[in-house]
Amino acid sequence: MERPDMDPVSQSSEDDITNTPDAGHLGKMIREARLKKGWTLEEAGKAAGIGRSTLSKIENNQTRPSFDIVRRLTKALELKTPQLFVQSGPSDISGRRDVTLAGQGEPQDTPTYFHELLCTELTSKRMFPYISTIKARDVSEFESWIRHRGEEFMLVISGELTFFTEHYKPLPMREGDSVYYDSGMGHGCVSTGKEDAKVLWVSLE
Amino acid sequence: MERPDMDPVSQSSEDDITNTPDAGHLGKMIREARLKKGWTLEEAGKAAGIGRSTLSKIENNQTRPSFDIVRRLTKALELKTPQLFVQSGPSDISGRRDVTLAGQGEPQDTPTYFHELLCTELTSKRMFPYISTIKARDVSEFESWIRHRGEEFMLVISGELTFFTEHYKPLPMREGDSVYYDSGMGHGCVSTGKEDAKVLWVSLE
DNA sequence: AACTTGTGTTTCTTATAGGAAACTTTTCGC
DNA sequence: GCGAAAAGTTTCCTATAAGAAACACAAGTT
Repeated sequence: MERPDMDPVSQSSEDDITNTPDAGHLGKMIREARLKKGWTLEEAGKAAGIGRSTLSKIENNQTRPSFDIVRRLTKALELKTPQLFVQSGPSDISGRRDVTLAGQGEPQDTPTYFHELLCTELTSKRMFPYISTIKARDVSEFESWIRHRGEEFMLVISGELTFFTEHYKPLPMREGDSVYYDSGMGHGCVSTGKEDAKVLWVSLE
Repeated sequence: MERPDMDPVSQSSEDDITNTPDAGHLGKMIREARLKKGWTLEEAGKAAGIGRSTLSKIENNQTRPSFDIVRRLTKALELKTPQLFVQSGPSDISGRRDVTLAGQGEPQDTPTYFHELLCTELTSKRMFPYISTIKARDVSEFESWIRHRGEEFMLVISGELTFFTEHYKPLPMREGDSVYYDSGMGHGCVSTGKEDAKVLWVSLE
């Protein structure tokens, strides 16, 4: 079976300016992201505030762009930034998986929630999933905002609850509803149904 | 009340080369990370493979370092990369939230899964949550590995299934079980129960 | 085929990043 | 306090990033 993208000629013929391993990756990813948006060099350059010639050189790894330029591109192209730094080293979760059976998570108790931390064996993972049972059943029990840098996703597994976010109106939620939010904003929830409300949270950063 | 850090003199006296707002952030974060390690400019520079003068200028925002240099520093100083891109501008999810009611996600159909993408309005978010109904009910229907750079978390919402991962043994899973894995490894699943299996996936990168 | 239009690439030039070394400041010792 | 050593800053120079414009190469159009 042929593997055309492993063609040694085209491999060696590209005069890649990057000396560090994996660095040549950058251009490829940026080009992919641009094409995914269906943009031309001109359009993408304009969106990011850089010239199309510069962008061309970046995509072809003919230059070492400044961090500033790269950041503007990530913003315009909505690139996921961490993968730009990936350096195929042994430090991330490469080739690993971690299973947690139902109810077997690592318990963590607070006055307002009962958390069950999931997949805690994989310490170098970047997302933090946990299932929480909400104890608060009344707005008066709701002490203060939770607030921590990063982003968060929440899915209601069972029960009914009201989700509070700073600057927003209270949000009644039921099984299957989900919300994604800046966890730097104050947030928290109280159970409003008869049974316990259970939610899955996935936190990043 | 005095606000010493708003002193107009010291404000205007720092000749911050960065024109884009928040860009001056970078130097501060790098300096913090270096001091946290208790390193001198010399030591940190050596660890990252750059000169101490260069590092000094970066920390004082007297230069726009290349992406390559920044990446070397993040590695040496074990910096969390996404926060380097934070641009307290209107484009990330700062101060925002996005709700998806049960069943109201953005549908996406494939031969093996029916995906429902969640919270798609928040385009600049970094995690990608979606609920999938698994169509494959038989190993023979299982075509090929899914494989994409990044990390992934999966929680079984309902039904029974077998989760396959390259290099690992097949994993029977039931409601409430979860798994976190390197999604660069081939992976996929088939439903093994009577009803449809439903899972939540959260993908990063 | 020649003309047009739109997209990506390659000069060419200028501004500047990055490193070596000179210089300044701080932190010790006594 | 004064010197010595160490840490940080600034200067200087060279290599090069970034943009403008010229160039190349398509895909339509007549």
